[in-house]
Amino acid sequence: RRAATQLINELGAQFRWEEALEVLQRHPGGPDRYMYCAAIGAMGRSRQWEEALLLHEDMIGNGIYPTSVSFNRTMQACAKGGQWDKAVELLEEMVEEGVAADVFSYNIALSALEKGGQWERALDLLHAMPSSGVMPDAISYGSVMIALNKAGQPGKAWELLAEMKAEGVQPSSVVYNHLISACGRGGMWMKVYDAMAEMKRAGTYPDMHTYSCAIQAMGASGEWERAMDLLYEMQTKEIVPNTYCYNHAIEACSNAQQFGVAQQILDEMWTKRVRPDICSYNGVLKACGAAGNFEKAFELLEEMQSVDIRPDFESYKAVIGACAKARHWIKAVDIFRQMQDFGVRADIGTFNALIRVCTEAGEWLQVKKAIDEMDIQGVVPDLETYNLYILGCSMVGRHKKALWWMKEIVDNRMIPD
RNA sequence: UGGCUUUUAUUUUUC
Repeated sequence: RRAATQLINELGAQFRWEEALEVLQRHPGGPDRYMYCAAIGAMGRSRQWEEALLLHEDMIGNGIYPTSVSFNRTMQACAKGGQWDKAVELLEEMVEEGVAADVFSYNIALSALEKGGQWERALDLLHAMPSSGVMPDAISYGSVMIALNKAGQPGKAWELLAEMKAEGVQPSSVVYNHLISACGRGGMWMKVYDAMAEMKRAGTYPDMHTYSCAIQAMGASGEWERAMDLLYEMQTKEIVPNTYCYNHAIEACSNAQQFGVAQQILDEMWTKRVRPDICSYNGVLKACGAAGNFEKAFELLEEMQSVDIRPDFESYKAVIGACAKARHWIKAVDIFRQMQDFGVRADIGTFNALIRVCTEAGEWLQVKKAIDEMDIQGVVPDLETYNLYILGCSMVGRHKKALWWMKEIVDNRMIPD
């Protein structure tokens, strides 16, 4: 049975959950608790939360008592599958079955709630822990801090930091990193510095990940120059920025319409031998798009291909957007074709950009082609698409057709704006 | 006489 347990673990590590199940089910004499736990873990890894739940029930049905580990693994499978409600249910079930929930159990449930965007429930659960005799640790607080960051609750995030200090729990870097992100998201860039200072005072030194979060936070607050300062500051502290740090800086500049600086950062990545990835290029391309600099966009598109970075739909969308901004419908149609030739799937945003530039140019044949192509590819029009159709109708005085599109909007359960 | 079972990051549209 030990060998079988190990085999199941190995299959699980390789995401071969069906084979793991077979090993479990075909074992002579039936599986034991260890085999079940290994199999439940394997299901969790492969995102098979329903199978994990079934296995756990099966185990209990076969007269094997559940333990905290068997429950925790099942909860973790639900958490990974985005089933926070199932994870919480299991936590409650543990109490009913007389199995003591440990700090792992609570942390898995908190993480499930965080992933499900349930920050209020996460806070409640955190506060309910001591009355069950389990004290929250840095991981518990970390998970809730992530939830507060994702929910854009910087005020609550600071409250949580104060709370954990008062409880005598040493805040981890995860806690500070997400506090920093939360401040940036809320436009509170001054608080980013406060959080970093507080971190040093508490003896947790900012590392590369912290700077990555801080650079992103500055970008989110529209402070691209401060983002750049942080990118250089970290290097004076001999912390080498990775691709994420550079990408956050590019993104900060791109959103602030600083195309030139974004381009400089990309160049610097090459000179500093930090390999740019698709996000680095897409970030600069987005800035090109906003500036309507389609010549540069085409250059970048070629450059990325020459370094074996395959442009994706995001890249093409930015280039088509650049053409649209420059009102260059011929280039837009051209690049759209290239995209199709390379087998890159367009999304509704790409179609909208293409339809807009063709509509504004009065290129009705191209508009029709785009509409047909959308239909073929099964891309569903959104409100913006219908608005463009109506705009086109109004340009050529086809009021009846415009009304027909209005009806289409309502029929497709959308609210006309 | 077996179980490291829990938390962190980037690009998503045109007006």
